[in-house]
Amino acid sequence: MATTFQEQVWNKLQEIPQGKVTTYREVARAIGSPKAMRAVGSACAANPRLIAVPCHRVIRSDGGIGEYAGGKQAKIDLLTTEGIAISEANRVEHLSSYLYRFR
DNA sequence: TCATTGGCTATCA
DNA sequence: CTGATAGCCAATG
Repeated sequence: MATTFQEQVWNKLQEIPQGKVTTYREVARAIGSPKAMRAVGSACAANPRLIAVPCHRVIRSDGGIGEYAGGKQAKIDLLTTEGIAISEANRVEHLSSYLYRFR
């Protein structure tokens, strides 16, 4: 069941342009709850369709990949396909260059 | 309605 | 690096 909070999260994620990424923290801040990054993660995990929302473009604020409903390996593969460089330690390289900031 | 649990996290010791 | 704590939402009893 989709709640308002969930819809806000998904709406924000769909704003992320291809080839860019954002963090759970930024999303949380964008929806008005800077401390709800954990809830954001739960929201993505409960999306109606795995392909309905680009949750693979959301990473942890420390540069880590984090978890993914379809498997973190798939997340890494998707990001790589979109042009994001991932190191062997599951970390995003040059995060500052790829980071998308909400307005 | 309230209490408890758990999660694709963040931050600090 | 590990462990503990914090803060938010959803599901369950």
